[in-house]
Amino acid sequence: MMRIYNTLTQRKEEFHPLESGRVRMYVCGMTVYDYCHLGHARVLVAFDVITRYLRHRGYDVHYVRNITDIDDKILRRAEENGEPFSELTDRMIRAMHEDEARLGVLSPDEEPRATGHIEEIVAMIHRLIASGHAYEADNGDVYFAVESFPDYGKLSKKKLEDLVAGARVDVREAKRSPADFALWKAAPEGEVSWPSPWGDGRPGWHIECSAMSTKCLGDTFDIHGGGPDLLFPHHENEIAQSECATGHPFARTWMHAGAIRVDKEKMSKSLGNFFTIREILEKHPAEVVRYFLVSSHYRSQVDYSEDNLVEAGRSLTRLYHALRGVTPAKSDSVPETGHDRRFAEAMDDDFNTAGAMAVLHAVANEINQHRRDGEDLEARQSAAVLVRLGAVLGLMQQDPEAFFQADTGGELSAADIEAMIQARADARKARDFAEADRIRDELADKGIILDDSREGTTWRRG
RNA sequence: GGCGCGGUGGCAGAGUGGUUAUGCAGCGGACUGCAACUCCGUGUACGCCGGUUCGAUUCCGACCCGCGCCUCCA
Repeated sequence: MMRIYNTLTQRKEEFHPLESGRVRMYVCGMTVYDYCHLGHARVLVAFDVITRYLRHRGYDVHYVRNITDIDDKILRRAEENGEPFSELTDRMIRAMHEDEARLGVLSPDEEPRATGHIEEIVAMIHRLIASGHAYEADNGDVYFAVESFPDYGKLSKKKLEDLVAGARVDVREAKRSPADFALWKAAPEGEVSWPSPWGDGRPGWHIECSAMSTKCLGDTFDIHGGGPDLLFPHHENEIAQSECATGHPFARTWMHAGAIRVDKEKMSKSLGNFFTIREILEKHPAEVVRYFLVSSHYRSQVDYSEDNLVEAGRSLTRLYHALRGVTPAKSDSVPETGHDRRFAEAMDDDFNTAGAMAVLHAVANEINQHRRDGEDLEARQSAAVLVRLGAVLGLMQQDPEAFFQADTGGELSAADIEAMIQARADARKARDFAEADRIRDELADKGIILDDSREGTTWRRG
């Protein structure tokens, strides 16, 4: 039995998909006007792990993650750059896909784009107007009438009257109520636009997700996820639009990832305290970044710091050390172990990856014990367990040597290092330990750590 | 102000009404030419104050502190 925390009900609930054995999931992806930062990585990795675990558990998962490729920020950035908006968005989408791939994030099954669904968006707005939930304003914009939806605020637990009282007043807007939000924005002459019954314009921010999720997954689906700052207003507005347009309940379970923080503050575009994925990957192996993200629960806040990433690297190193020099048995040949069960127990409880990670370390310890005792077969079987459980978290899929020796731009090539190791081996054979240690120190200065064993010496970049 | 989340050992980070999280760092031992890796062992942890209970870090209440959303942000 799986339990998932549902933002809508504010509690963990038993998870039962609408259709037995099949999970329909929609996650709000990126607005592509800049490179992805670590906060985006958190969401990407969190829902990647969720998808992997659901599949591991036997569900047929249909995972949709959208791309918002038209909005104010995109247009502004494109204008600053002096380029067509689609050139900007194409570039950022490519970059995003690169970042994802490096972090081991599997592609969603569908990746719909707002600009590819203008028809569906217009149709949905049309229905909302027809049913009295939206209206065309004098300035050509179309707004959602928040007061027409009694459930408004049910996700973010906000009261409409508080929102109205605190709403920002923009004199250019022609809203009936301050809390109303745009479904369609009239485009000024010369700006990117699509034709509509209300004149040329473009979609408001939230409507694309309602239109695309409904199109890809149906009126009602199982899981809707996204970053913490999407809860309000984005997701609240999606619910309003979708439930008013279709007359059916929208997503059943709402999942939100926790924020990444830097120096006790949320990492965000507006604060400017963000680190892009590619910046971080210049300094740390991608799997270490992933390990860092997965090592805390997806809903908790996480503090980004160099120290924390370094520690994650050490911890992951321990796991790979257990695998070093061991050829894992075929996973199929290793029946379910207590580790598999403990792992599943942790993951069944709202995807407790931190608990699952402890199991990985227990398996690593077991491998090391078998190796100490010369139990090769058992070691290989345990190694298979480590790799197969790691796969569910998107970890431990590299060859250990590849992990240890990944070229991080050091001055020494693998061949240089091997030559020095050979020289040291010769010195040791001649019992010239001063020379042997000199070589080892020289390598250590350049970030190369040697590990001696009965089978010989291996090296890694530390 | 409204709504919500959290305060766990040196650090990171799970969890539980009474029994070992786990990792990093530290310390002792084994292994090693010496290290590294690994193994074995080791540490007065649960913000504060009340309450419920045979027993609370775990439940309830108050308080203190931190954070998030309420505006574009994953």
